[in-house]
Amino acid sequence: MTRKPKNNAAKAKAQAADPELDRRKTSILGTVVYEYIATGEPVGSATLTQKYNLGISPATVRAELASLDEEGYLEQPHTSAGRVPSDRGYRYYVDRLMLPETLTPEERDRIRAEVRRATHQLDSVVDHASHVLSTLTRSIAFAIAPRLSSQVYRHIELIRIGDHAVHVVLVTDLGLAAQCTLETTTPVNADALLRASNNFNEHLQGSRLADISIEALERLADAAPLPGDLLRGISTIVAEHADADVERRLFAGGAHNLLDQQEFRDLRKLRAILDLLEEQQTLYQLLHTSLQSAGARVSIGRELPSIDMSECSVVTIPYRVGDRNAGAVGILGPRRMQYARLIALINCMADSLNELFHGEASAANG
Amino acid sequence: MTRKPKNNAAKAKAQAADPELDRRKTSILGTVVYEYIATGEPVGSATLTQKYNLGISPATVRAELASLDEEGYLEQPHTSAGRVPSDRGYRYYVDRLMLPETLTPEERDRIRAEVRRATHQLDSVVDHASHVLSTLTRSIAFAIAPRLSSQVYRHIELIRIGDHAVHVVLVTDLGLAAQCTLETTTPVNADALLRASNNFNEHLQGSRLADISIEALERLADAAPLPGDLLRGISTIVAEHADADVERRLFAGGAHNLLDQQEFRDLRKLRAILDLLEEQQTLYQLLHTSLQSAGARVSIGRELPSIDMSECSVVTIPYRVGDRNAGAVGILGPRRMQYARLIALINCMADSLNELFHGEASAANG
DNA sequence: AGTTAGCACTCTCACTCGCCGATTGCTAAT
DNA sequence: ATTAGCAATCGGCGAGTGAGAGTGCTAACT
Repeated sequence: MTRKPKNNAAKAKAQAADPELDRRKTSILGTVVYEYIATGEPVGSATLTQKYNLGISPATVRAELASLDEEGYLEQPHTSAGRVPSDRGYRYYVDRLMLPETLTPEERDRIRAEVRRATHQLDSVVDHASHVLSTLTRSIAFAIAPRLSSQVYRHIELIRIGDHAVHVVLVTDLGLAAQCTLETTTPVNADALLRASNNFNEHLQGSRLADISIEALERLADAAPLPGDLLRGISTIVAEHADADVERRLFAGGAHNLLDQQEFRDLRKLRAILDLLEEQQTLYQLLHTSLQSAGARVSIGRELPSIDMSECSVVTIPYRVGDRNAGAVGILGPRRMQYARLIALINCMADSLNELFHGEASAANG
Repeated sequence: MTRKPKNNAAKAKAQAADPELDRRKTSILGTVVYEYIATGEPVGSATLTQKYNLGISPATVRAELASLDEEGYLEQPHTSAGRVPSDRGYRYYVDRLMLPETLTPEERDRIRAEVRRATHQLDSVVDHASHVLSTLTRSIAFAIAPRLSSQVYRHIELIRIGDHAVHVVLVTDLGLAAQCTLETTTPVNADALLRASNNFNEHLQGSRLADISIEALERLADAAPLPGDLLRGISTIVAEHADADVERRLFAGGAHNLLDQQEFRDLRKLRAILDLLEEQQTLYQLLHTSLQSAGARVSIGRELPSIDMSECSVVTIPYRVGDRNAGAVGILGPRRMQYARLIALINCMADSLNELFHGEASAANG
C-alpha cells in the first residue's frame, strides 16, 4: 500500500529507530496523528471509524489504541478522553508514515520572489528569509547568516567616519556585503586607510576569506600603519576569527503567531518560549547542529535540548554557500504542527537560498 | 477656595485642562492613583485610611470618592469594588500631582553607557536605544532613527557589489553612517561609479542633505553616466525624498514584557497590541507627532489614536540632531504605569541621544 | 482466534447555587 | 461638616450536578 521512506534520519538521539508496527496499527497511528494535527482534539475510536473508512469496528480500534498506548505511541490526557500522539508517536509518523507534501507553484514562487527581493546585504537576506518563513508558516522562524569563511575576497572599503571610527564594507565573490563600524583607540589617518585598502584589494583578490590571516593584513598595511585594534577588527570580520562565531547574530521572527496556537493559551508556556527566543542560545545551538546534516531535520518535544520546548517541535535545514553548509534556518511551533507542509516549505526556502547564493555568484562574476 | 466643578459626565476629549480640585480631593485622588499603580488592586476607603494618614474617616473618604467618581476621575470596576483611576484621573495625576522622580546616578550612567556603546551606524544607535529602554522599563520601547535631512554631507562611497547592485554608504557631519544596497536594471560600470562619487565628494561637501536635489546629483554624475534608478536611489537616501519618509523604519522591542502585566492576561488584548506593533503605523504616527513637541509627552488610554490601546499609555519624547528635532523614542505600557519613573528614564534617554548626536559632531569634526 | 455489540464505568466540562467577604451608599447622631 | 453604624450589593469561589464523550471489559458471534 503506502510506500515507506527509508529511515536514516532520526539517529541523532542515539535511540535505535522504533520497530516497524503491523499494518493495521500503522494505519491507525497514522490516522490518529493526522486527525489530531488537523483538529487539535483528542481522537477517539468513534471519530476514527466515522471519519475514516478503516473497515473495522470501534471496538477493534479501541483494542489497537490501547495497545499503541501501552507501547508509548499514544497518550491519554485523561481517562475518558481520546488519544493524543506522544513524542514517539509523532516520531514514527514523521519518519515513516507522513506523505511528503508538495507546494503549489504559487507558493514556491512566493518564497523565491521574497528571497530575491532581499538586498545584497548579508544580514538582510537572512532577516528577510526568516520573516517570510514565519508569515508563511504562522510559526516562529529563525535563521543564522552564512559564514563568510568559505567565500572569496573580492573587495574591501574602509570609510573614515570620524577620528576614531571606521566603517568597513566587505564584498565577497557571491555578491554579499558584510559591514560593521569599528572604533579605534588611536586616531585613524584617512590616507593610511586608503593605501591600506588599496593594498588589500590588490593582493587579497581571490583568497578564501578563511585563509586570510591577521599577519597577512598586517603585512599589507605595513606601509600605511593602521591602529592595531582596527586591524584586529577587520581580521575578525574577514576571517570570522574566534569570538565572531559566538556573536553570530540570530534572526528570529513571528513570535506573535504563537498566540493563535491553542497549546499556548497558558501564559507560562508562552513566556517560556519567548524567553528562549530572547536568550537565543538554544535556538542557535539547534541551527548549529543542523549544519552537520544534509537535509531537513525534525526534533520533537523532549528530543529538543530545552525542557521548556517539550511541547514544541522544530524543523531545521542548512543551506549552502558554494558547496558547503554555511547557515541554517529553522521553524519552531507546537508539536501539533503540519510536519509535511513545514518540511516542504523549509526545503523550498533552503533551495531558494542555495540558488541565491549560487546564482549571485555567477551573476556577480560576469 | 473650594471650587466644585459640576461637569457631570467626563467630557470626552475636551482639550481644556481640568479645573483644579480642592486640596482634599487632590490628595485623595493622588493617593488612589499612587496606590493603584503600586498594587494593581482597586482601592477602597478602608485601604486609604489605613495605609495613608489622611486624618479623616473612611466615611468622609467615601463621600469624596463618590464625588470624584461622579466627576469622572475615578471608576468602579463593579458596584462593590474599590475605585480605579479613569483616563481623566490619570491625566490629572500626570499633569498636576505626580512628583518628578530622579534616577540614581547608576541608572543615568547605565543609559548613557549603553547608548555610547552603540556603533556609529545610524540604525544601530536607535535599535540599541530602544532595546535598552525596553529592558530598563520592562515595557515596550520603540524609536525612529533621526532624519538625515538636517545633517550635512561629508562623504559618500559607492561600492559595486555586482553587475546590478551597488552598496551606498553615506557619512554625515555627525559621524553617522547610513547605508543601503541598491539594485539597478542596467549594469553599473565601476569606473563611472568611482568618478561619480569623487565628483559628489568634491562638490557636495558641506551641503545640507535636504538641499541636495536629484538634478544636482545628475549634473555631477554627468561625465560618468550612472543608471537612472541608481541616481534616484542615492537621491532618496541623501535627501530622504518622498517615499523614504513613510518607509522610515521603526525599531521596537520588549514585547515579551507585556506578559508580566496582569492587564494583559487576556490573550485578545495581548494580541491586539502585538498586531499594533507588527503594523507599526500607529506607533510611527505617535512618534511623528511627538516631533512637534519639546519634551516628554504622555498619552493615556483613549487619548491614543487606536481603540486597541485604550488600556495602555504611551510616553514619547523627541531627540535632537543639531538644533532640530530629528527623531523620537517612546514607551508603551499599561495605563497603570509608573509615569514619573518612565518619564525620568525617557528624559535621560533623550538627553543621552542629544549629547551623542552633538558630541559626535565635534569629535568627528576635529 | 479474531472481531464485534453491549454496557457499566470514569472523567471532564459547563452550569448553577449559595455563601463569604469586600465595599459601598444612606441615615442618623455628633 | 464629619462620623459611626448598618443594610444592600456584587464578584469570586467552591461544591454539587447532569450531560457527554470515551474507555475497558465481557460475552456472543463468525
